[in-house]
Amino acid sequence: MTARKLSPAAGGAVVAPRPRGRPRKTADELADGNRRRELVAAAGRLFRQQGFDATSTRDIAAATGMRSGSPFYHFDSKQALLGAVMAEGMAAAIARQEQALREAGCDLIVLLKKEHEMPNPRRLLAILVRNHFDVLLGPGSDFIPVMLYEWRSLTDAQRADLARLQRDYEAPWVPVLAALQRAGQLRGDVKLARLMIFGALNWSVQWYDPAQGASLADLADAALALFVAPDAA
Amino acid sequence: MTARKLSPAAGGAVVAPRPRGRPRKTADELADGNRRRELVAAAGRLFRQQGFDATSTRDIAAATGMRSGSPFYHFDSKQALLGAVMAEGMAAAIARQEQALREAGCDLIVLLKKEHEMPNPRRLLAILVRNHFDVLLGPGSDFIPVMLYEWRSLTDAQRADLARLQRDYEAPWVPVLAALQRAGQLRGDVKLARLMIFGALNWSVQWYDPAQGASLADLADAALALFVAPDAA
DNA sequence: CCTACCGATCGGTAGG
DNA sequence: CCTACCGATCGGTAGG
Repeated sequence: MTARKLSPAAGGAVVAPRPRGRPRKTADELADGNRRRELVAAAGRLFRQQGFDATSTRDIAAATGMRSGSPFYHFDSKQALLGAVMAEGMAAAIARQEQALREAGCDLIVLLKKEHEMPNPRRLLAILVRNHFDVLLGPGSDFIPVMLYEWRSLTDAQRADLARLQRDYEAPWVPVLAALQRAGQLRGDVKLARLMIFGALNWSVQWYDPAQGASLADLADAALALFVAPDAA
Repeated sequence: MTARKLSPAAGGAVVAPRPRGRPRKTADELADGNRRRELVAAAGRLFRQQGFDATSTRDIAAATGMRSGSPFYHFDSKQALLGAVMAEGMAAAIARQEQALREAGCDLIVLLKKEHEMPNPRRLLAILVRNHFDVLLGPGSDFIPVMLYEWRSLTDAQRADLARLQRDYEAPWVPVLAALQRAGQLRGDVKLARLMIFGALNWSVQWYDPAQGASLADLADAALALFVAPDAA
């Protein structure tokens, strides 16, 4: 609730006409939102580099040009900042993945319903894998390593929220992998296969170095070749 | 140097005959060695559960029945304790892997030399994978998750030492994977395949729950089925 | 969002 | 290996 929404009490104060449509944010609110986003970005970077416990709220404040107490104006606690880094990262990753599937002419809901008549599951997996490497290793992507390293620093409630987001992210992978298994292009238990494929991809945050030559597309190609038999000719 | 090794100075002290062969440890030295090992084991467990920064040297001392300052009688610093957890874990894993290969009738040195006439590389990979799951998820194995989570907490010198141990551990995998690729049972770039296979296996520390039903042998079977085409009939 | 501050905890040490 | 301790740092808060 902003003060603007309160009815003016008795007295002759001039009342501005209520704006129509989406209410515009004041300059202050805009600045606040930006500051908050700056804090989340700086925290993500520092949590990734140094770890949650080794990063002080003073470090984060300094990286955002604030004084030591000011992050607590935006977040109740250091833990809440950690949760925001992960939750906002996951939300962005889900949106990005849905966009990638849409661009490939594939609606998620259709995907889940028409699982048994999926025309080219290998191509869909290629899209998911390629997009996942972007989420993992692309510019400004700190939140997945932070999730990996700092899961144990979360409260139970935060963990439950994030598990739900993870399930949403993994949802499109399930029917695609099932279709590949029915086509005989993926061997072994589907659930274990999914866990191991995510492991193979996610582990790249430990070793990937763009200066070493391989591109993200190379990684995606290698992963696909390793896991999925080629389409029949 | 123990006091026992000093020549008795002037005076009528009775001199015990110098023992032959490997000098026996005194009860005190034995206890010291045990205490040191207890510290490493407790530190490994706590570092895994809570993280390096979130574990105080007081926690470790208490878990070993010591007072707060006493770990520093055995280790110069908390960092040195972390290094010991990882280095001793890796050394044990290397020894265990060599033993597993020996039991399969396969000498490591022979393996590296006769790479081009390897009779059954899929069986060898099965042994390596099965043993790796034991190292990762078997009882009392805390050091690999600690390596995963706390690599950044090491000094450069410690990192170099551990990288060497990791290379030793991975050495037998290289010729086995190369042989599988020559046999057409492994697709894609060998180096990337090795990295992704280790990722798929290592990631299991994030999700494996023995109470969920799957055994370590099940995991090994699923991994092998996923990565390696079956032997020709 | 800043200033000034608090209580708690931490890694490590001296001396025995 | 214990006792007693130090200086530093930390998350968080009151009041503005």
